[in-house]
Amino acid sequence: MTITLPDGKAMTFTRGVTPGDVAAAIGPGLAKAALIGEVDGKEWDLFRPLDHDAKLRIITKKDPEALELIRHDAAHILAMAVQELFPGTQVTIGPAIEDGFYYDFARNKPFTPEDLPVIEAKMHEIVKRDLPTRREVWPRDKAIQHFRDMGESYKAELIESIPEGEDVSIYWHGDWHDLCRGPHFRTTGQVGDAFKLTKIAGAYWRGDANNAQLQRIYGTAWRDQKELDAYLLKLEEQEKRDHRKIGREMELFTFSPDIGAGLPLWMPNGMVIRQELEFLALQEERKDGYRRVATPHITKENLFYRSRHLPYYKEDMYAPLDIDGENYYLRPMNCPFHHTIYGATRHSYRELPLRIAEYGQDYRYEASGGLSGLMRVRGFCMNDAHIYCRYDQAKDEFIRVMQLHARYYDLMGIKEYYMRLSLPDLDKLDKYVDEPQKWLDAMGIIKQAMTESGYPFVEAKGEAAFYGPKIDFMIKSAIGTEYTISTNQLDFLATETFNLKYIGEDGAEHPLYVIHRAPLGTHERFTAFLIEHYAGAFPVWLAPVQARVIPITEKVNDFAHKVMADLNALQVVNGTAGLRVDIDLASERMQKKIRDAQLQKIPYMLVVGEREAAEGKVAVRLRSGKDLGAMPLETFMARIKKEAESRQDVAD
RNA sequence: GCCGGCUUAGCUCAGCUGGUAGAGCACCUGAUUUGUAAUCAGGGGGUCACAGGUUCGAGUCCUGUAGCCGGCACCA
Repeated sequence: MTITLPDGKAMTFTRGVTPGDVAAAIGPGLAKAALIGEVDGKEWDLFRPLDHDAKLRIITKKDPEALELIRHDAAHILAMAVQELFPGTQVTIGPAIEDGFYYDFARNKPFTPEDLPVIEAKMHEIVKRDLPTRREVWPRDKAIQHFRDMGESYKAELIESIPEGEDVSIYWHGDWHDLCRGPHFRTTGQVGDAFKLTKIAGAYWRGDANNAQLQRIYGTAWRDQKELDAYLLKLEEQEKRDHRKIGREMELFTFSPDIGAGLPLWMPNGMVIRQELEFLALQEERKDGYRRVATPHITKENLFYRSRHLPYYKEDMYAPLDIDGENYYLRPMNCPFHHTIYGATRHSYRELPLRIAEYGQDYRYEASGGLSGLMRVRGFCMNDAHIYCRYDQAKDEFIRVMQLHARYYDLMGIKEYYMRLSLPDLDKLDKYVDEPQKWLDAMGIIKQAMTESGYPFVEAKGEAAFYGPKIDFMIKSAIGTEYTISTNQLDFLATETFNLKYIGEDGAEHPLYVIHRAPLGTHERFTAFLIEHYAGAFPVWLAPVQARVIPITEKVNDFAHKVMADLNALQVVNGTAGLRVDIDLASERMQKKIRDAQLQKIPYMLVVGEREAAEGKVAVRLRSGKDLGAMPLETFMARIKKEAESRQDVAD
C-alpha cells in the first residue's frame, strides 16, 4: 500500500496501517506531535486503519485546524466530566465554536456557577488519565436501541434523523462513549490543560423555542496556557470598551426602571453625538437628493393593516391605545407614513427617483430578554429614508445607497463589517408576502446591484423582511455580539398596498419600487457602536466636550474664561454650532484637572497659567498625554477648527 | 418570552453562620493657588430594587414583581 506525503514522498506500508504508524515511521517527534491525520483531504483518526492507497497529511498543534480539534475534544471531555459528576444527565450535542466549545445537557436540576470549577477540575483529571480513544462503527438501528436503553433519548433522536441503513460512528474515551462523527485525538491527554469553562446558559433543543430547554455549558480552549491567557486578557480589554460602561462613565445616556426597559434617555453629552451624526446625514443626504419630512409617532390601526404590519409584525408592536373608541398604535416603522406622503400627490416619471428622509422615532415591543444597552432597545430613532423609483431605476439607486454607506464608513474608519443579503425562505411563505415572482425579481435586482458595485456579501436564507429582500450591514459589538448596523430593502409590496403609482411618458399609471434604506441605522445602535469603536475617545467632531480650559491659578481665571468664550464662539462648517469647550474652575491642582479631563477622554486640554495669560497663549495637551507646548490661541483655534471640520479621527 | 445569576449611597464595591448599615471615588464647605494623570480637612447623602411573608428581630431566610447581566429564542 502506498501512502503519499504532502511533500510528494511516497512510502510503502502493509494494509491496515494507521496515520499514527506513518507518523512514527517518519520520526519520533512527529509521532508525538501528531493529533490526527488528513487522508485524501478528509480528517482521519490517528488510530484508524487505512485500507487503500492515499495521500496523507499529519496534523499537529501548529496547524490551523488544531484549535477546532482541541475544542471538539474538549467538548467531549466536558460531557464525560458532567456525566461522571452528575449521573442521569443526558448528553445531546457539543460542537466547537469560535474561540471555544459548548455542550448541551438535559438535566432536571440546573447547573450553578459553583459547579463550573468542579466540572473543570474533573476535566483536568480526565485529561491527566490520558484515556485512549477507540472508534467503532455501528448500524444505525443498533445505535438507536443502545442509546434508548441507556436513557439517552436525545442521542437516540439525533441518530433517528440519520437516513436508514447508514452506519454511525461511536467514539470511546476509556469506558465512556458518545455518538460522534469524529475525528478525535488518540488520547484525552492530547487536549492539554489550556481550557476554561466560561458560562452556563439555557438553550433550546435543536434551536427551536417550542422544544425543551437544555442547559448549555460554554468553555474556551487553546493550544497552551499562553494562548488561553491572551484570550482571557482580550475579553477583559473588550469589556472596557462596552458602550454600557462607557456610556455611564461619560454620561452619554441612561435608563430608568420608572420609564421602562429599553427606553433610553439621552443625556446632554450623548445628545451631542446624536446631533452631529444627524447633521452629517442631513448634509450627505442633501448631496444625494433627499428631502426631509416629519411624521407622527402614532397612528390609527388602519394604516398598519394596510401596510400589512398588523398581520405580519403585530408581535413586535406595542399594544394599541384606545382613543375615543379607536385603536392607535405606536409606530414600529416609518414607511407607511412616507408612503402616505408620496400618495398625497400625483407623481410624474420626471420626478423619480423621489427620495424622502426622516430621522424617525419608532417603538417596538422587543422581547424583554433581548434588550441590551443601546444596542437593542424598544424606543429608537432611525436614519430612515424611502426612495420611490421606477423598476428600471432601482438597481442604480440601490448602488447609490451602497455608496452612501461607503462614504460614512470610510469617514469613521469602520472596516470590520460585512454585508448580508437576506433572502426569503421561499418554502415558508407564511412569514412573507406570497408573491414568488416579485421576490425573484427583487432579489435579482439587489444581487445585480451588489455584483456590479463590487461590494462583497454573504447570503442568508429566511431573513428577509416580510415585504422584500434586504442588504444588512453586520458589525460585532465589543463583547462579540453581532448586530445589524444598517438595513436596506427593496420593496415591491408598497406599490400595491398603498396604491403608489407614477404617471409614465405614455400618460398611464405604473407601479414602482420603494427602497427602504438606513445607512446609519438607528441613533441608539449606531452610537453604541461608535462608543465601542472609539472606546469613548471620540474624534473632535463627535466629542461631547472638545477642549477643556485648565487654569493653573485663580489669578488667570479671567483669561481662561476669555479662551473658553472665544472657542465657544468659533463656528465650524461641518458642525451643528460653535465649538464645545468648557473650563475647570475647581480649587484643585492642575495635575488633578488633567487627570479628570483625561478620564473623560476630552481631546484637548488647554493649560493656562500666568505665562500664557501674559502672552495670549494656551499650553496644549492631547488626550494621549502628548504635550504640544504653548501656542498662540489663534493657532490653536485654527487647528481645532480644521480638525472638527475634517471629521477625521486625527491620531493623537 | 425561556433558563440561570444579580440588584446595598451618583459610581465601584465591603457587610461572617439573621441582632435595624460601611469604604474609596463623586458631590458640598473650608483651607490651599499649585506647571502636565489624584493637596489637605470637614460635611451631607442609603425606607439595603419594590411588595408580601417567616421571625422577638431581616440588607442577610422564603414568595412574587420589576430592572439589569450571561446565554437561548426573536430581531423590520
